[in-house]
Amino acid sequence: MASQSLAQLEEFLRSQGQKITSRRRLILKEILAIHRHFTAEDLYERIRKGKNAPSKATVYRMLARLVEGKLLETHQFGDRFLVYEIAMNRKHHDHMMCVECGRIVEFSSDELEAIQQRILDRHGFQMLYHSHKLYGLCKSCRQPKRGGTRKRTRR
Amino acid sequence: MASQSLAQLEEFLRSQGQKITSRRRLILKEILAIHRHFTAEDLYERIRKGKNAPSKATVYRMLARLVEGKLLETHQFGDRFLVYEIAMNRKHHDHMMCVECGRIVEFSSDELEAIQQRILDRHGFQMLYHSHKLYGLCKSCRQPKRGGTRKRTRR
DNA sequence: CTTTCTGCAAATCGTTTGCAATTCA
DNA sequence: TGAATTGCAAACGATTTGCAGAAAG
Repeated sequence: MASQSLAQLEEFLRSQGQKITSRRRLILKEILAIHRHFTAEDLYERIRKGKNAPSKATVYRMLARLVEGKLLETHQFGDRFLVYEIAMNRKHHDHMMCVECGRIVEFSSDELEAIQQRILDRHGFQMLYHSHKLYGLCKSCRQPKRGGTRKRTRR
Repeated sequence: MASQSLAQLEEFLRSQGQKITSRRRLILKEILAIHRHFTAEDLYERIRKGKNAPSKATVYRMLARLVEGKLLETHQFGDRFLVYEIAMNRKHHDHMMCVECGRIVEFSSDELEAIQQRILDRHGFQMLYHSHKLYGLCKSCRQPKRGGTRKRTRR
């Protein structure tokens, strides 16, 4: 399954006349290994130590390509918190994020989308994309008792 | 009404032991005169010419204070498009933005909020705030014929 | 007078880019 | 070979901040 995805990613590069280099393979493999939302920095940190590790610039360049090709998607949380996630073979969903521990949970609702569409129609708007984000405290961080997954305190 | 709002803004500053200076009065008046969403840059451009015009740093500092005091609210559109709007005496609403002309339209729906709440409950999430933004083409920019309000091409 | 403001220029910070050297096909 | 990729360091761009002088209460 993961190797299938890897093949898909490499196929994308080839189809664009792009080359598959050792750094790129490292990046692609790591993206598939993360299994959750990640920042460019997260990704870079995970591979920087290894041999032939790509520079941060290369990581950013590869991510940009994959986003263009719709293999990845980006989501902006807050003002300076851009996360990536794998988009291929996935259907649309939105996100809620815990402001305490940074956990990101996905959700989707046809009902929600339907109402949203009705609103768009009412305004004569043709939607191209949207962003629906809920911020708050996740189940474990709501517990008053010590022991929440508190980790993130960005800003 | 506008002068009432101005009084309200000044009262906020006083209540915090802050001073009312000529630059601040200029900023506050201009904010009330805009009557729509604006960026820090927009605001600065509108007052920079005048006498005793505040510097950009002062504009940013004043905006930050007003946001802290919940007299203003900020909304992030895309990755680098932070807009402010007056929050006092207003109720919650969300936004759709035309990617062609930059026009921002407000909307709100109790139905939408209700479904959203159900989703939160299902996940044990306690929401603190949210952001729901629809991006697309507004009625006039959808017209294939020339004459749309095309102006914005940021990025 | 003491506290809060202000302008300026420098600092941030995540991300992007120019360019010369390197690698892949 | 020749186009595409890479690393480096410099550029970006909106926003923030340190600091010394200016103004408000």
